Amino acid sequence: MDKGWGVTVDNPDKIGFFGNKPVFGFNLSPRLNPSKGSLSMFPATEFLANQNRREDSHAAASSDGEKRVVVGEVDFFSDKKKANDILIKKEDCHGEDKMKTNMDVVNTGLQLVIANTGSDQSTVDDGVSSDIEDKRAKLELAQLQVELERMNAENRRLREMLSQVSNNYTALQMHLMTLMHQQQQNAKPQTTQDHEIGERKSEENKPENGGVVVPRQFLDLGPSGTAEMDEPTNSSSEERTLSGSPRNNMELSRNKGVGREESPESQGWAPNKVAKLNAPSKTVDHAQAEATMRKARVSVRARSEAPMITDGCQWRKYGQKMAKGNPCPRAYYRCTMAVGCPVRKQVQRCAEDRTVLITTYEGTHNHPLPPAAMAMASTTSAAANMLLSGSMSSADGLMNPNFLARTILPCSSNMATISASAPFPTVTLDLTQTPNPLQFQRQPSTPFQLPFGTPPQNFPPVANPQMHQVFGQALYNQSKFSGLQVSQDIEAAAAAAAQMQNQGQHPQVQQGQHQPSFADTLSAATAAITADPNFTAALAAAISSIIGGSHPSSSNNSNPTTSTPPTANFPGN
DNA sequence: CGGATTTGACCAGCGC
DNA sequence: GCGCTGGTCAAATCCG
Repeated sequence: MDKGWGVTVDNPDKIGFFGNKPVFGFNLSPRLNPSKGSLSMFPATEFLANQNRREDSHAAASSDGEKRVVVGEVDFFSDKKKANDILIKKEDCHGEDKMKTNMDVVNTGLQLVIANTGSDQSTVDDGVSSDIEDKRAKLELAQLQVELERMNAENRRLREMLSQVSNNYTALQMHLMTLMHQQQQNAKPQTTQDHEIGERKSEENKPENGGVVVPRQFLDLGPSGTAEMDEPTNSSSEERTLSGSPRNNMELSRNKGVGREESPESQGWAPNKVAKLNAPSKTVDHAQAEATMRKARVSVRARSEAPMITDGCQWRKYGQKMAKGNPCPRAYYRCTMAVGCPVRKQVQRCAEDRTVLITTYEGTHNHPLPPAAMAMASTTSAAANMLLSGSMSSADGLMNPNFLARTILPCSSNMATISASAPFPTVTLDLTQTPNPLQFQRQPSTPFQLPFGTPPQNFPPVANPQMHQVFGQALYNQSKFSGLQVSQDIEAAAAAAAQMQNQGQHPQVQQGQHQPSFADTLSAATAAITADPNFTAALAAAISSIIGGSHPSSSNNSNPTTSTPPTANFPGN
C-alpha cells in the first residue's frame, strides 16, 4: 500500500503540505478523482462557500447531500506512480465519515492528515520524511505556543484571584482586630464604658460617635514614672497592698504624663513632647482618668538567679540606669518581635532581696504572640485590665487603689497586689512567696469564700484553687461593689497566673502533700512540659523563677529568641 | 559584617 | 530657675 502524508490548512495565509508539495490555502482532501487519478486540492476558505457552485460527479457528497467544489487539483504522484496506483478507492472517499473528517479539518485549522494513497512509502520523495518532521515540529511548537498563551492567561487570572484573596484576607484581618478591640471593650464592665463615654462626651464636647467606643490599648505607655521596684521601701507586697497613705490618691491623680496622648495611628512609644502638646486640651478629670488608664503597669516578682525571666517574647535592651535607692541597675527592654511594638519592660533586682527579679511590663503587643509568650502576656495584660477596670469604676471615676486592693484582694497579698505608692497603678504578681496551704483548700466555710455569693458559672476552672479563689473573689467582689461584669481578661489572668503559679512555682499544690524538693519541682515541670507544650510559657517562666539561677541555660534555652542580658549587669547577683 | 549591647548624653517632669 | 530623677536615644563597642 502506498501512503502519502500531508497537512491541511483552513487559512490561505498558512502553508499546508501534502508530501513535499506546498499547498497554500488548500485543504488537502483525499478525494478521489478518477479522471486524473490524483488527489484533489481546493482552497479551504472556498470550500464551504463554493461547495454548491460546481458539481463534481466524483466528489463525495456529504451526508446532507451537499456537493463539493474542486477549485484546484494537484497531481502529487503523477511522476511517481501510475494514477491507478494512487487512486483512493471510491468507496473510501465517498463515505460519510471521510467527508466529515474533511469538514472537521476545514473547521479546526492546521492539522496533520494521512492520505492513504494506496502507494508504497517509497513512492514518496526522499525528502518528504524530513520535511514532515519539520512541519510536525512546527505544528507541535505552534500548539505549545497556544498552550503557553492559555497558561499565561490562566496565570494572570490566578494571580488576580490571589491578589484579591490576599486583599480580602488583609481586610478581614483588620476587621477582626477591630472587632477584638471592641470585644475587649465590651468585656469591660458596662459602667466603665459608660463612664468613659460620658467623660468623652462631657469633657470633649463631642457627640457620641454612635455609641462606638474607639478601641484603645488598655495598657498604654507612660513617659516616665516609677514602678514599685523603684522604691525599696515600698517593695514589700504588704506595703504595696495595704499602705493606704493619704498620699495615695494624690500620687495617683498626679500623673507626670497627664497629657500624654497616643493617637490611634501611633503604635509606638510616643515621645513626651507629643503629650505636652495635647495636654492643654484635656480637663483635669479626664486627664486623670486617661492617665490612670494608660499608666498602669504589671510587675511580676519572681525568684530567679537568672538575669531575666523567660516570657516567650523577644526583647532588645535599649538602656540601663541606676535607680535611686537601689544598688542594682535597672535595665530597659523593648519588644522586638514586631516593628513598632509598644511593649517595654524593665528588669531590676529587688533591693531587699536580690534573688527576687522584678519585671515590669508596659503596653500591649501589637502582634501575634507565640504560644510560649501567651501565658505571661495574658497574665499581665489581664491583671492590668483588672486594675484599670476597678480603678475606673468607682463613682467618682477614680478609686483609691488601696481600697481597691483590700476589697478585691483581701487574701492575696502574697500573690497579686496593687501598688498605690507608685506614680501610677501597678499590679504586682508576686510569684516569690509560697501561698498559705490553708488557702489551697476551697471550702465554703473558709473566710476566703466569696462573701457575696458564688462565682459566676462561666468562671473558668483554674488549676490552682488558690488562684481561682483569689481571682474569683477579686473579680466577683469587684463586680459586686462596682456593679460590673466579669471580665474575660481577668479570667484569663486567673487561668494564666494559675498555670504559672501552680505548675511552676508551686507544684506542690498539684501534689498537695509535701514540700517538693528541687528534683520534685524540676521533674514535675518537665513532665508537664512534656505532656502539654501549650504550658511551655507558664512553665518556662516558673522554672526560670525557680531554677533559673541554678540552671540559667535551661531557662534561656526554653526560648532561644529571648535575649538574655549578661549577669554582670546585675550587681545584685 | 550585621545585630545586640553598652553607656554617656539628652530631654521632660517634678519638687524646691 | 535649678537640680534631681526617670526614661530614651544614639554612637561606640562587642560578639557570633
